[in-house]
Amino acid sequence: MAERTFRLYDTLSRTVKPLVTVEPDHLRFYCCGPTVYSYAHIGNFRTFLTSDLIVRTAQAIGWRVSYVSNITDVGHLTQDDVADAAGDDKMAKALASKEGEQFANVWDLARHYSDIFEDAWRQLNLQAPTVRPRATEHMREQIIAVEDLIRKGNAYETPTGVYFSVDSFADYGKLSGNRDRENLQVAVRDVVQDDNKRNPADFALWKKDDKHLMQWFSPWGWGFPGWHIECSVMAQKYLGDTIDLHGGGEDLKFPHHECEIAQSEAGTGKPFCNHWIHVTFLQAEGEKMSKSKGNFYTVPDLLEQGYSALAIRMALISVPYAKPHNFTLQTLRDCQGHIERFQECDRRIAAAGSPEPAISEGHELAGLYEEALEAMLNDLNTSVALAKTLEGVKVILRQTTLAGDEAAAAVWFLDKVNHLLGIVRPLYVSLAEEAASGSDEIDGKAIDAWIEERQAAKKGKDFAKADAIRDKLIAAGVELRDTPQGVEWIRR
RNA sequence: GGCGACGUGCCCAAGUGGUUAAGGGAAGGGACUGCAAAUCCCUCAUCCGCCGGUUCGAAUCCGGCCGUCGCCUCCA
Repeated sequence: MAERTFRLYDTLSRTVKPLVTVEPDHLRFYCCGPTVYSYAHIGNFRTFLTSDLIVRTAQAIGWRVSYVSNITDVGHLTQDDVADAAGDDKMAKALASKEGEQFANVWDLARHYSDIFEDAWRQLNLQAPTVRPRATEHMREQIIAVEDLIRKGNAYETPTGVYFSVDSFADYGKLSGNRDRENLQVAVRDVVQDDNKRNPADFALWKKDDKHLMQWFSPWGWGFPGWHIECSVMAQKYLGDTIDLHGGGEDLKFPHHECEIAQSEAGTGKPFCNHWIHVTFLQAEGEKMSKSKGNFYTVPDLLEQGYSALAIRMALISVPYAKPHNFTLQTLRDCQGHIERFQECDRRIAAAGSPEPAISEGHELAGLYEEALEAMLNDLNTSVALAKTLEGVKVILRQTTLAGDEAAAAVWFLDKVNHLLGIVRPLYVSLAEEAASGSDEIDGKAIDAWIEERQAAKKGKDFAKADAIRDKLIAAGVELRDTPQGVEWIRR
């Protein structure tokens, strides 16, 4: 494969630049995952979908990808926003809420939401990360990292915990642009509880608290780690001192990623990460989504309303990650229609005997795939990639009877596009599953009987009866198609 | 207050200096059908929020204005 350039916007340099890996053709990528104290909404998944597309695009040009995405199952605090840690614990708060009554303890709660999260992850056809580490399973590494920072003079202990000294790290603020230390201090001062901090902007690496619901023993007594240290530690453990790409939601730019850079670079003396990507927040029906507002769609909710997971996926990636994207049910319905056209392609492929994928050079579909890939390599232009995909579908469906080389080319195209965008594949699975699990509804034999009866009615010009049968079948989720070859039916 | 994004047809949306302004949805017309559904074909922005400027040439660059939104403050 010819050497390809993968261009991506980089938050650090504020430009779109080629993604260059330390090790040729091997991308080491860390994406910050969720804190599992509640249900994830589709906005969360815009971020993970973007990461997934990065992984797929890299794979499409022949790169190997080491992809790490964590789960934060430690409570942390609701006011980590100002880099320091103070205030109520998210997990504790969730446990104390009405929804939390069903859980035995915070560990149980974290496991519950984490399981639901991973289910949705799979349903949206997101590739499994190479490693999905959990903060609570890396306590020892975090403690060692904090000790190391104290030894190097970047951190110090006070009666309330251990803090990172932002003044000991000259580059603090280089990612977010928060160079204005004064302004930062004003913000931090509002919630800081420890006057022993050297600089109000110093953030917590370890909090001492022997009353906390999740606590561990450390050189500083019972307590729990600061929010930022887990990602520094897990990224280093699984990907090395210097990683190629680090991503997350736009809100993580500051303080989270800023703090990660400070901790990691102070600890190793090497650049932490060469390329940063941040995903713009999703809006829904013209309004901002948020956990606290409660105006969010979740994957299980939308599935229950009858939308397919692939349609949800497609709707969420239909606008490039860096642009504001207003998710609406209208968009979702449009995508549902597109997914059904993929299914139509699949039926015709099946009718053509499901040939092995093959395509001749210069074939129209080969050109369209190339254009879709090119769009993805250009800062993940999903709008264009999707447009090329739909054009390909049109090319396939334009042929009244799909057969031979054309059928093989159609298989090739759908396979390629599916690897790249992940919006086609589960189709084949789900169709098979549907056929297998359809027994609880009206069975094939009964359908055939109805069709026969309808054909007889049509023959006798009793169209009222024929239509009544058709309506009945539609109500049962069976769609009839009168073709020159006879009557076919599919489940909807 | 600091930082940033966006404003393209009825709707979503690509395009960031130069032939006919991608693609999809909706809508209208047609083929097919007993009628439908599915599928296919055709039509659908001389114009890109407004006003100036730069240029041989701008939706694309610059300035101003108006409007919408986001981050910095639970958030991916």
